[in-house]
Amino acid sequence: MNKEKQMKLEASGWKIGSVDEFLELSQEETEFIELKLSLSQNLKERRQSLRLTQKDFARMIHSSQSRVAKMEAGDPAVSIDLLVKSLLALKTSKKKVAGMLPH
Amino acid sequence: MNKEKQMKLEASGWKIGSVDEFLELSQEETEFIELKLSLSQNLKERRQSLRLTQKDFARMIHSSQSRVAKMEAGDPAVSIDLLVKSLLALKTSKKKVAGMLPH
DNA sequence: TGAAAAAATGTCAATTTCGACATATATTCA
DNA sequence: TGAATATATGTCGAAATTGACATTTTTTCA
Repeated sequence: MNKEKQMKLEASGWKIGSVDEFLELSQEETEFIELKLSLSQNLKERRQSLRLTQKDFARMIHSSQSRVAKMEAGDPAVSIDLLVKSLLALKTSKKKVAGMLPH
Repeated sequence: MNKEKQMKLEASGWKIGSVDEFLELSQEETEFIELKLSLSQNLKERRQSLRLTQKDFARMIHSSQSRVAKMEAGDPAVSIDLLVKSLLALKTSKKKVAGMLPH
């Protein structure tokens, strides 16, 4: 794990007070966070490529603009379930989604 | 979607009162459920192949035997987050556990 | 067989995640 | 530029998910 990745995670709100604390993240915790960020980024790219605003997309999935923003920001208080449901709503293929999950 | 798959979903507790109701599941809802069942089955296979009891595995992931049973049963009230965390936990410690086993 | 171990099922209070709303900040473009 | 549009951030009560526990059912195997 390099410095860049660390900054990225910290910037997304994952409670990381210091480098020491950060280094205490177990491998599976790190993998879990990275998986969520991967889903977040994929979602944002897909929504943007479809020229949808967060507001319009929120309507599509019966949610709110603020929650979409949090999804795309990789907010820790957003579940994988919601991210996956959102990706499926954008007709992301099952195969693609599966590829983002652990094998 | 064939009859067999339908029975499988119904047996797992997904609220499906009638065929009509079942057929109203949107494609993304169906895909979401199937994805979760896939993770469930994968988890059960992995745990069993490692010769772990639900109780022992529950300890590994700081959860309970009953929750593990529900995960593996594809219970709707289990999140993908928990399933993924569990899968990651197994992968991480696979070598260690395997080393404790005969041959 | 039958007793012990494993797994399944039901319930519950605590915690987490939810949509919604208010509002601040950023981006777009005439 | 500046106003309109889009996105980000903080908070809240409601709803969903959690680990734990009790109990029942199933499986294992001597």
